[in-house]
Amino acid sequence: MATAATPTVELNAPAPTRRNSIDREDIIAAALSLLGPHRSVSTLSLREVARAAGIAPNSFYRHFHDMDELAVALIDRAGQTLRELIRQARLRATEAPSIIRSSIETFMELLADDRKFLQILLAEGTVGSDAYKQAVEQTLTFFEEELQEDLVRLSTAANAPLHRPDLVAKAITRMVFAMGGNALYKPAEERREIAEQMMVMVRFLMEGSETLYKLEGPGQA
Amino acid sequence: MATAATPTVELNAPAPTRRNSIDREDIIAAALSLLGPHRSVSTLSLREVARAAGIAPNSFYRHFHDMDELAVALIDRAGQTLRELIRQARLRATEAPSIIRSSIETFMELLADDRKFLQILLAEGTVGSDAYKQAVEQTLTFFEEELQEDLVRLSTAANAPLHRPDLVAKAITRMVFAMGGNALYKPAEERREIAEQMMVMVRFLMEGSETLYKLEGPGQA
DNA sequence: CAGTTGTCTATACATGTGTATATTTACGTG
DNA sequence: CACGTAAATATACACATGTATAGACAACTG
Repeated sequence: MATAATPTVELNAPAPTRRNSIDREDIIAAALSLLGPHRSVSTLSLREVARAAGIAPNSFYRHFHDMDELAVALIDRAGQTLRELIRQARLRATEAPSIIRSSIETFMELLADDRKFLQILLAEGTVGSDAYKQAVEQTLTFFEEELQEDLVRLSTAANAPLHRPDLVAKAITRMVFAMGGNALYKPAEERREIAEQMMVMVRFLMEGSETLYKLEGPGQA
Repeated sequence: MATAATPTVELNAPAPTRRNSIDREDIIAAALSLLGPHRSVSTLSLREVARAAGIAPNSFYRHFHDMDELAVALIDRAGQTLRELIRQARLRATEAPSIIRSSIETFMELLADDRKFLQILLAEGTVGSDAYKQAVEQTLTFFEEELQEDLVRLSTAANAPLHRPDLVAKAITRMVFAMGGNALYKPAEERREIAEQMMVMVRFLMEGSETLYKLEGPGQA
């Protein structure tokens, strides 16, 4: 899990005299280990996380000013996970017959592998500190923009232009994430069924947008 | 706020010798008053709720066995609110030119009036005790079924049948609820814009489903 | 009128929490 | 090698929490 620590000095760090026995990554991992279907970030205590990380409560402050700062850091990691998702989906999309299918399957695989990360992003974005909510929103928006780009590219290539592709991207994102948040801790079989449902739903959105394009054109941004 | 207490004896109750100075409703109201954009049900403490309700901490137990039981009760109330929404939407749908528009407007009005209730339902359904999650899921499913019924009735009346109306209902529900949860504590103007987006998204789903019906028929349940 | 019963409160305890302060530890430099 | 210094710990404090126990109050019974 932990990446091998580079023995070379970090350039931007102020050359600490003592090696950190632990770094932010370890604390993040400890926090993640505490999450689960019954446990959300907002219910984690500082001491609890410190205990899980094997450090004294006060040492926490060396790495994060606040539990809130930890939460934001967790979201950032989740964002990276999401970027990886997009990369993989794009790779698969070029070789797969159905882009929708392969993308959703990629998403569901990620869901199974990185439950905890996605839990933070999918299930806990609407309550919390402003900084936290903003971080979640930013990550979602980033995903939407990437998706929109892909949608436009692919749909023009297929000569099936979309009405309001921005809203198609947003609708897909919100819907898939909502469904995904629900599926997080369900058994594999149920998750597969949910994936099938997602595919139909995304088709609805795509077909609908194409139909509306024929009726009303691209629409305004 | 509080409904007038009926002086008549309750039939199913075991004839208490002393009138409760407070009832579950009051505690529910107290819990609601504590909720907000930064505060979720899962972070409320028993003492906090008792304090807000003006009772001793231990008195809480007379009305709820658990904080978790309170949470479930809150969901039930939210479910009632939702039933009211459906009723209103149906009333308006008969007289309005656009059913989608009037329904979403009804939804957004409810959102503004009963923020707290909907927060519980829209934003906190994915983490918590099993009983809590199940209560949320049940409420959502109920809503979906009602919606599906309406969709089928209206679409056959309009001679525009739908492919997989169950999934149309589910997609609309999850999407609108996800967007609604996001909009909960945003300023009115932003909420209006979100409402406009919702309408387009719902049209996507409807049009898409109609198109797929022409291509593939009603689909399997 | 007592007596009984159920509701509420007061007090208390063990535990968990965030953080302030002081102390120890280990590294890099002179 | 000391020495300074930053990181990590230990101890401590004030408070909040869930709940156990026991007592006080009010209503209905006989």
